[in-house]
Amino acid sequence: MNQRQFVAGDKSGDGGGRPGKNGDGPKRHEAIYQSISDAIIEHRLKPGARLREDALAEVFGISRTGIRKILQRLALEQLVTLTPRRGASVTRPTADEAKDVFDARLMVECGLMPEIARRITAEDLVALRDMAQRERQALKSGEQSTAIRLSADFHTRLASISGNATLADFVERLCSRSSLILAVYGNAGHLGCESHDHDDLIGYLEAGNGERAEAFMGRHLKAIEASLSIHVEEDEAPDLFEIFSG
Amino acid sequence: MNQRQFVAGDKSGDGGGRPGKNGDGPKRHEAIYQSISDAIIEHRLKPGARLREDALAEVFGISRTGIRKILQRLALEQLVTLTPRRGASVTRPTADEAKDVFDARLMVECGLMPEIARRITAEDLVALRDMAQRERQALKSGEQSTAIRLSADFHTRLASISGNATLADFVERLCSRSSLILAVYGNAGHLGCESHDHDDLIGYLEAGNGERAEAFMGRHLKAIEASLSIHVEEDEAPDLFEIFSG
DNA sequence: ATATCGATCATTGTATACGCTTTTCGGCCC
DNA sequence: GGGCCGAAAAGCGTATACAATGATCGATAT
Repeated sequence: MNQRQFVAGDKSGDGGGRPGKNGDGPKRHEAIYQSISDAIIEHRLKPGARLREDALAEVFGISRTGIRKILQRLALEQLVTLTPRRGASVTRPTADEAKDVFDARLMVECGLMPEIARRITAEDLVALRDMAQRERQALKSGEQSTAIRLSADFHTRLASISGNATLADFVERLCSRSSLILAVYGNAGHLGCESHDHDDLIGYLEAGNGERAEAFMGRHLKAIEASLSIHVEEDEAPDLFEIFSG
Repeated sequence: MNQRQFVAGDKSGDGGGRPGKNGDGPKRHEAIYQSISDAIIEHRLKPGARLREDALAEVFGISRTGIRKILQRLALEQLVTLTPRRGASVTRPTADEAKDVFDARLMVECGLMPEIARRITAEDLVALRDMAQRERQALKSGEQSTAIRLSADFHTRLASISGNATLADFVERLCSRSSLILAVYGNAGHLGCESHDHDDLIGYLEAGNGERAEAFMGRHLKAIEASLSIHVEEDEAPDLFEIFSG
């Protein structure tokens, strides 16, 4: 699927962006937000990539005002970094941030498991299995972007079963950031979740065994974190003295 | 009802808002954000209060553009609610949201306790004791706003000791929202944390007893939640049939 | 030839202008 | 007298214009 999901035809329909043409504003903005967010999560926009307001405005056929709003939202979710007077760029997570994110996931996603095991329905199980299967398939056929997206969606969907919207939202953000972390510190070929892991987890949940699911999720997340190659590359302000004093 | 806590003298300094006068922009925006955020957390702006962009723009001496940016940030933190075409108002949390927020606090704040007990320093203890004492004093002298603010600050500061910026940030948001919840469901006179609770908690942490601190925090939060009077007032779309069919 | 300084250019920050929607108030009809 | 409809006003959504700042490239001097 090509990623031209933003409808470029819509802007030409009004004869050149007549101002004041209101109406489907909120929906369009949400769609643009999703487009950019997806592109980042799927690594089609890589960490460090600059996001110029003019360019985005032209691409999506709205003015810079709307783009800025979307960029600010993405910045609050820490998917993009807003540098004063320099503009927006895709966030390049530090090693510390990566550790924080995975520690947070460990605490929250594991803590949620018992409640999820209690509340999970047959419908949920069907949806989760479908996602897990599609993820495995994507992984096998080399569609990395799709696999990454499905993996994040799996964890997010799981959290939403808990019924706690606040925590589910938090997990969703953490998964988005994890995707960025994988882009920077992940080894090619071994990206994130082992596919059968998710299937195993579904099994524990179907059996209503929250404690095993919790323990398994813990190992699962620790395995992902362990698979990262966190070379503490201090790109900015290298210690020249130490480098040249040997 | 006019709150003049903002510095109005600063805006008159440039002779009437000359456009393009740049320079201290970011700092000023942050200050305005803090002003509004504080007013909400301290219950000086009550849930449901409308926040008109024009009025705020005039009050703070910047244009609506900047105000909108700040309002959107507050909306993402769920302190204000943005209704399309209707503008912004202070969020009135639902009973469900209140439950979610306290469940989240229970999980995260308790889960953080062992690590906090491990990392807490003498300096932290001094700061925490100071806050707890000031909170008790404010409570005694009837300064509700100050007490609420200090209570939220206490929990936030505590979380930051864990060293996990992501989770600390999450706790900060949860505390802000808790303040809103107290404004809607709290009983007057018995607001939030019992003051000596915080002192007891500090004691456990100083002793390095993370497990007792965790258990105590659990009771503490449950006590706050239990003190709420959550009458499930379904203001919007009341079920008239049920009401009049008896 | 290279380094530094200056000018132009590219890009963001902020304000303002204008259209559209919603609300409210007044008049009219029932 | 009360309710409904219409018009005016108020307030939000979006685009555009302008200014300031940081970056880049070129010229000049050493």
